Parts: sequence; C-alpha cells; structure tokens
Amino acid sequence: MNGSGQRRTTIKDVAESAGVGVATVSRVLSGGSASAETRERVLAAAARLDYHPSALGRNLRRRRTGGVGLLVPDITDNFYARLADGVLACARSYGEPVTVGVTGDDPERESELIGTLIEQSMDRVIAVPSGDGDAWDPVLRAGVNVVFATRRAEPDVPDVPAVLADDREGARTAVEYLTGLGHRKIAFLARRGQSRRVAAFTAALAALGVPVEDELVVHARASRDSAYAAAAGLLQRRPDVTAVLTGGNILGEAAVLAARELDVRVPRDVSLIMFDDVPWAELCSPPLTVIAQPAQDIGYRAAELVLRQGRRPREVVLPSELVVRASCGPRRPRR
Amino acid sequence: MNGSGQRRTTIKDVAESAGVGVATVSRVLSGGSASAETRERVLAAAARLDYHPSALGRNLRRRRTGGVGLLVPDITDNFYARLADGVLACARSYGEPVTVGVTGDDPERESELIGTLIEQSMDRVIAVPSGDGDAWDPVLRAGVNVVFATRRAEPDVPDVPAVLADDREGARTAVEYLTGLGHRKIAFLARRGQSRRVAAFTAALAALGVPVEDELVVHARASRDSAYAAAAGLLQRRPDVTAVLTGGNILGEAAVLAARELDVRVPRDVSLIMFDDVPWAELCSPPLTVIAQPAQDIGYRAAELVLRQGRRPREVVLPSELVVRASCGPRRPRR
DNA sequence: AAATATGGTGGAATCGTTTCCATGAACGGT
DNA sequence: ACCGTTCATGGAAACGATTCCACCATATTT
Repeated sequence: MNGSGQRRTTIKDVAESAGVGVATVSRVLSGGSASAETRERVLAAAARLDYHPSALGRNLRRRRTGGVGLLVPDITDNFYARLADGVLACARSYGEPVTVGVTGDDPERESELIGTLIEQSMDRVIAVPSGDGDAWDPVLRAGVNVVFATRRAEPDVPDVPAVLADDREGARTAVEYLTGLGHRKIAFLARRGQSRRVAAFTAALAALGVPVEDELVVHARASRDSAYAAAAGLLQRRPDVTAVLTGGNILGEAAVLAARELDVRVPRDVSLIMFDDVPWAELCSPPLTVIAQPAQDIGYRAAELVLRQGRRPREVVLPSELVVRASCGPRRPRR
Repeated sequence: MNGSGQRRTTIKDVAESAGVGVATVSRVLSGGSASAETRERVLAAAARLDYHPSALGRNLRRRRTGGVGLLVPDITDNFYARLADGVLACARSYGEPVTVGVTGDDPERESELIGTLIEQSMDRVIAVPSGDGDAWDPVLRAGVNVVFATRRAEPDVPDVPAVLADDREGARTAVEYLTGLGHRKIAFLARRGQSRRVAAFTAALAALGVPVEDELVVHARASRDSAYAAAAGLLQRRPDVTAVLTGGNILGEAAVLAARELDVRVPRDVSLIMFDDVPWAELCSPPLTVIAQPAQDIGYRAAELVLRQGRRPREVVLPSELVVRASCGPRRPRR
C-alpha cells in the first residue's frame, strides 16, 4: 500500500514500453516527424500506460509557463466578470489555463500581482491597467506579451496593444439623445481613471454647443460606498442637473439608490443613462437606458491577440450601442 | 541590443556573485539555516542582481505547481463571482496564484478542465462540482487536495471536504415566512443539481403540515433562457400558485422577467423569494426578499481549507439569512 | 558503383530549482 | 589530548520534458 506514492508515469516509461527513445516519444506526441509504425507503437504505449505529459517539465525546458494571466479590478463587477468570461472562452479553445488576479484598481496590488506573474514566468498577460504605465516596464522587459483591455495605462505604454470599446461614439450618442430631450445640465459620474470617457463626454457636449461645466463631472473611487457618496453628493449639491450619465454599472447602481433615497424620481426629475448594460438594468425600476459595452467580446478579442502569434494591431475598437429603455424623459426643471 | 535575449538571472548567478554554493543560496532564500554573515552576503547579492526565483524550477523539483485551481459553473453569475472573489482574497494572503476554469455546469467540460489541472500538476483545487463524483476519482488518486464549495458532488465523494451554506435553515425560514403570510401553494424553481435545496424545501413544507406537490418543483438548466422558460411555464401552467421560491439569482431574475411579461404582479399576485442576495435585488421593483448566501465567505473558507495544511473538517456549514424586502405579501387567490 | 542527399532515430544536454549527502571546522565533554 | 556532536557548507543528483546533434540506413544523383 503506497497510497499516493505511485510515481507518475513519465515520458521515459512510455519510451521504454514502446521500445524507442524518449526523443522519439516527445516528437510523436508533439507532432514531429516519425514513421507510421513508430508513431503507432508510441501512441499505443502512451494509451496503455495512461500517460499524461507534465506541464512542469515542458515549462521549465521552454522557460515559460503556458497559459495566460488576467488582471481585473473587481471580478464581482458584472462588466469585468463578462470580460473574464470572454477571455476564458477563448483560452479554453486553445486549451490554455487562465490565472486570474484582482487588483482592486490599486496600483500597489497590481504591482504585487505582476510580480507573481513574472515569478511564474507567465509570458502572456491581459490586464485592465489600474496604475500608471511604468509598473509594466519590468514585465515588458522580461519579454511578456501584454494586452490591455477596456482601457490603456496612463501614461500610456505605446508597445502594448489594447482592446477597447468605442467610448467616444457611446458618449456621443448618449449626449445627443439627452440634448435631444432638451437637457442642458448633464452631469457625468465617473470612476477615477475613466479619463477617456470623460474626455469623450465633454467633447460630445462641446460639439453640440452645450457649455461644459467642470463641476458637473464628479469622480469616485472604485468602491460601492464611494460611488454612492459621489452620486448622493451630486444630486444634493446640484438640483439644477436634469440628466446624469454614469461611467459604469457600479456608479449606475449607486445613482439609482441615491436618487431613490433622496426622493429624486427617474426619469421625471432626472434622466439617467449608464455605461454598460447589465442583466439587472432591465429589472430596475425604471428599466435603465444604457450604453451597452461588449465586455465579453473585449475579453475574447484580447485573448485572441495574446494567444495567436503573428503581428498584432496596436488597437482594436469595438462598437458600443445605446439601448433605450425607460430612464430618460424630457427635461423638466427640478424646482 | 539583444532585446529580450538577456538571460534571466538564476540562483547560480547569485551563488557566484556571493561567493557561495547554490545550495546555500537556496537555503538562505527559503529560510533554512545559515550563518549570519553568509545570509547577509547572499541577500545582498540577490538584491544587487535583482534576482527573482523562478517558480518553474521549483515546481518541477517539488513535482507540483503552487497555486490553486478554481472551477465554477459561470463566472458571470454574481454568486460565483463573489465566491471566486473570496477564494482570490484568501489566496492573495498566501501569495498563491489562482487558476480559474468555467464549467458551464457541464460534466464534460468539467472533466476537460480537470484534465488541464492534472496536466499542470495543480495539487489544490476548489470546485463547485457539476458532474457526478466519479469524475474526481483520477484527481483524488493523483493526490490532489480537493475542496467542494456550495454543493457536494452526487453521488458524493466522501473524502472531499465541502464548504456549504445552510440551505436547510434558509429554506425553512423562507417557507415559514411564506406560510405565515397564508400561502399554501408554494412552488420551487430549481436549477438541476440543487437537490439539497429541493430536499430542504420539501422537508420544510412537510414539517409545517403543508401538502407537497411534486409538480410544484420545477427544474431548469443553468442558462438564462432555460430559467426563463421554466419560470414562464410554471406561472402559466399553475395559476393557483401564490408564492415562488427560486433556487438562485439567475432563476430569480427569470421569475421577475416572466412575471412582468405575463402581467403577474409581485407581490400582489405571487410572492417571490430568491436564494442568494445580489446587488440588484434591492434595485428591483419591487425590491426582492431573499435568502442571503455568504458567497464570499464560502470561497474564503474553502481556500483556507485547501491552503492551510493540517487536518480538515469534513464539512463547514455557513449560515444563510432571510432578508425581507418587498416581494412578499399576504396570500390572495390569483383568480 | 561511388558520392551525396534524406529522414528517422536515440543519447545527452539543458532548463532552475531543491535536497541529499559528504566534508570539514569548531566545540564541548570526558 | 582525543573523540563524538553539531553545524555551516558546497557538489551533485534529482524533477520531466524538449531539442540539438550525431548516427545510420535508405534513396537519389553523378
């Protein structure tokens, strides 16, 4: 009775059992050239011994861990969950395992996780960067294949491809829709780091000739609490805003709750649009008008970029789409 | 300019630079015994060369990959996302990477992923088992440290510890609450594989002397579509049910949508309770009464079990709690 | 028929670590 | 003074794969 003491069957066992050398076994198993007869003998022996090659040996020899690393701010956020799902779906079709890390949008934690990744010799990483781009220097120098998803680092890292949603277009249609309903005082509830979206928002306003007020873009940290505080603060401080655009679903959730708490009716008192369509947007009362983000596609494409060798585009931009539900109405002054 | 051609600094480089043998470096770095002076020299050399040990070499030697594997049915489901978050939080404090796989509740995909895990020589796995327990035989024989989360396999694998929520208690309080409101025809919308919850549900009914009708427990597959079909079917087929309990948040979502579509008012026409509290439950209209599940804790505890050596309990049961909101009302016949 | 290409094959080196074991120095007890 | 312990130390052997290279037997060319 040796319990788990039975040694794993190795390539050597297979070689011996098939009466060939280890090199031949390796070749057969990884599609190299071999005579038909040898191939068959090796395959038979492998099957007979229930041989499964060990990734450990292979990785060491190749000096790289297979698989891909994935760094997201918060796996609990449906957007990133869908993104992760896309990555996992693509990786599965390549048979590659995915190692997930949660950064909490904290550059320090991000660096820590990056450290773990290099220690593991992960040479393919997909990340939603939280910190500034410099954190990625050591990784890039180590020759790791990095792709950013949903946003670029700031300051940007030029060599890293990115898969993004078309924030510019999304913000534009949303702002056009709102101004079309008569709104002029439109606020943007942003998470720190959403400078792209903020820029797109103000650009869209400017293009329509609506005066932009800096005070109407409000920033929150990534947590639900911070989001709620920002939303409530905005609604209280500025009774003149009649429409709010939120930079993500966590902020949208916060806006709904804050409005409800402060007895601000949606869409009667304020119209609400949120970036990112999530399952609950439809269940909400009222159902939320959203700028749908192709989160799953973003993940999938990023994974493709990182897994498929060959030259890679510097940027992939995926369309986002305004989904009109019932959270926007014509402008009515709040007081 | 050799690009990424610069060789990684190895333990050998450190040894040479510190003027000691590799064995000594290894010992110093992994907390073995060494003289104070040597220790210092080694540490200095390691720092000077910016040495980071490679997990590859270590893993091969130890014949096991560090880190833990995590298998969940659907990372997009907020419950499993929270569970994963708990696992990740715990693993982070141990500095261990987590490899995530999505089974889609499909035994075949599960087996496939298990295969990947053994190939990687993962020796610690947390799983929400989808298939029957036999799929885990090869893993256990390989000496892998497995912990089940949220549910056990069926047929059960006795040697595997499990971290579970207290379904029995949750179902009991929910059913008591509903019968207290006068409901007698209570349906259960279950996902396939939720036999524990179904059993708890019927047991709770029986304990209260309410006749149980087999036809009132309806099964759906894991997808949103299947959930919707089951919910709509139930509401149409049985106009006499006045209360519905759903086995998870996906089914709850489906029930809300189906009710809305069929113009069945909640809670006027049917009362609704759902297993698992999710952020949108509060945003829903009406806010949903739920049986809160400690998803994050389940993940955390499971990770502790798998990471901390020492003897492990066969089962950990975490409390679940009825959170009353506004989706239940007194019984009123639907026609 | 001799010289040269071709293609399958196995031995051995290699990847970067841990760990076993032998060595030698220092030290305390008799 | 001698011997047995203890302790730090370095060399070398694993771990399990890939891959370079040399080798030999054919097939092809001159």
